[in-house]
Amino acid sequence: MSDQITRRYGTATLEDVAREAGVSLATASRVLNGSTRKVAESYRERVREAADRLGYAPNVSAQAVANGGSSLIALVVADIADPYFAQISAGVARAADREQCFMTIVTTGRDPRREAAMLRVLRGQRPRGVILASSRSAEPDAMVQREIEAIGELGGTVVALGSGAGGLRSVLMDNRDGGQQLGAALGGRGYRHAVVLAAPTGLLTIDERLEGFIAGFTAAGGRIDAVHRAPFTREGGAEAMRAALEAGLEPGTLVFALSDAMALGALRELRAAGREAGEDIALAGFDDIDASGDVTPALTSVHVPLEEVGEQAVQAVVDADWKPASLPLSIHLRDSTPARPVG
Amino acid sequence: MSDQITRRYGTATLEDVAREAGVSLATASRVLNGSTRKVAESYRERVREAADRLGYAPNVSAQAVANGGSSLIALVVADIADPYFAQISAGVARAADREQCFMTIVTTGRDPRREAAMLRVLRGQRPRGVILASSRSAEPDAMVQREIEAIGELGGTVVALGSGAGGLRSVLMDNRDGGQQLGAALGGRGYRHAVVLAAPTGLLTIDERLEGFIAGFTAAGGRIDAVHRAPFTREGGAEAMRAALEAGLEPGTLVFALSDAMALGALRELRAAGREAGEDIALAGFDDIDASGDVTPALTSVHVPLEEVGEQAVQAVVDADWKPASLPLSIHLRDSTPARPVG
DNA sequence: TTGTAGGCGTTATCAA
DNA sequence: TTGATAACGCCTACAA
Repeated sequence: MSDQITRRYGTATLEDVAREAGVSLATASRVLNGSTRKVAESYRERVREAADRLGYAPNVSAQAVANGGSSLIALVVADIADPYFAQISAGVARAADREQCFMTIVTTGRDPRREAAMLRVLRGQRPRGVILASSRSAEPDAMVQREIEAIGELGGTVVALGSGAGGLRSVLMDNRDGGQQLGAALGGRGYRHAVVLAAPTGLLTIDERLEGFIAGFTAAGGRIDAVHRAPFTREGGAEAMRAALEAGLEPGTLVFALSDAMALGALRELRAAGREAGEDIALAGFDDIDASGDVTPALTSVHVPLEEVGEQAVQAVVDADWKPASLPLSIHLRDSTPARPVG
Repeated sequence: MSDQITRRYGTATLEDVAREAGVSLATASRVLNGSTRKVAESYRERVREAADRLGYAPNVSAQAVANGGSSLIALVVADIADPYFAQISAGVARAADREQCFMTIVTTGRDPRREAAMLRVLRGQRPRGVILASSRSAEPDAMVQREIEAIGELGGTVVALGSGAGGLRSVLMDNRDGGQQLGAALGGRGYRHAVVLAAPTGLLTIDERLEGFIAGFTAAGGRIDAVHRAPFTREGGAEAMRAALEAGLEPGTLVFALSDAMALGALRELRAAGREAGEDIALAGFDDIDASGDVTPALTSVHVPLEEVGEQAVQAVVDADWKPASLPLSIHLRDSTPARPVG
């Protein structure tokens, strides 16, 4: 009753609550935040009451330092505005919420140096887990690797999305199989020539998708005329398509972009060149982001359950006995790849 | 030299660094994190060296409790997967990064109860700022209001996006003007009848856009045949379009959706009904999200500089002497609203 | 079951 | 300039 500073609603500290309820700090802590309950019901009541009369909200930073770790789940993406990452984020957000965890998002802009820097900053938060959604490369950056280990050392669980990288937990999507299914299906629709719009080699996701597609398409009797590399973005797709057009694109050719983002860029470029997807040229993508169903012609794509990927990633962080699962992909054939007479 | 526990890389604490460098905790703190410098260069050097030899990363939680506040900027959105919010997020992410702040994103799903709950959780983080992107309603929820005040009480700056709400800093976009410009322009293109696809009244953004459009369109000689209300989402757009179709849509009518998300839903629905936007029916949206340029026909829309909105919001949080600015909107006329002979 | 007290990693005050 | 040391808000043995 010494410094009875009447703090305004919402600024109360645990000590204030304890005083208001007439119990000790420890007791208040136990009923409000502690796990195993062993407090008399009458006290519980009073503390709870005092707490919401004062609008108490625990200071999570303080909790974090006391506990030696926060319940923060960090999501690392290349670019939030990219629908691919946005949809994954939505899944992570939902699951994190369900698990009573906070979520923070950091962006790398696909730059390993920046990724390492961001990871280091994240490490300062002592996160419960880190989800690496920005794609892994076959030979990871040394600094990044170092940070990943350090985070693990501090008790954080690091999860990689998409492709299995050494050591970490991962939520796999079977990129190779998806590519293969698509290649087979489009071979079956009568396509015999394909041009691939790909990102620079070295990214696991890219390599897997490409391999799978080549396997499926050639097995179905098709052949790959060319692979054009450009950044793994919408602009990259446009760029690669430009290169393809310059190199010459025979009617009836299938253009396969390794992501829908690239495919959308390609679609626009194609149109700008006065040609129409689904007519003389066919176009297919990968990811099946929401927008792919909106364009005209609707885009054929390999469906990746992005939100589920995000949710699984959170499970991978949270579940003690996580077993790596591989999410099945399926193909969605749409108007951008109409069946054509074999010939 | 007592407990020389050789911690592994990345797990070092400030004390470890100090010991390694042979200086006091205080000194180490000063060179590594403190602002105003008053440490001998030789010491600076040694501390820095020790720090990165040990891979030291400051525990931000500890910093937060010591400082009584974190450098966290929280972004509150309805749904991250929605491109509108995703693009704003990207802007916030970039600016937050520039300002050396962390960013966290929470989602409300457009539910005020949930919004209040999330704000309360956020309050526990003692954030530097909170950006409210999920749209404000004319008469805000009481609990939400309470939380907003509490956050302010704790030193956080709350910023509202889109429409000015009482008391808080805000990044305005001139929705009314945007709507008016569009109405005027389309009136000028010869449209005489319009049906509006709107969200439930009460949301400031909605009301402003609607008012502006009506003013602009009627001034140009058009008239509003009907306003169909449905949720402010893609599905809502489809729903509202369905209602409009059932009510009967005369050829030559302009359908104006109050957001691109709704417009895209409407577009799909329209097509499902066998009618094509840009031919007998015209369609326009609002926001000009990336996807709007991809669909066919490309969607006429009011351009909102979403990323810039996000960046400005961060400035509003950070700048001590922030003056509310209103971002100008512009219209992008595209193929979904071709000029038509007046008649 | 409850309360006391020490500790978590940092910052900041105040002597030295 | 540097270094003890007291906060910061909370958790948790440990003792009562």
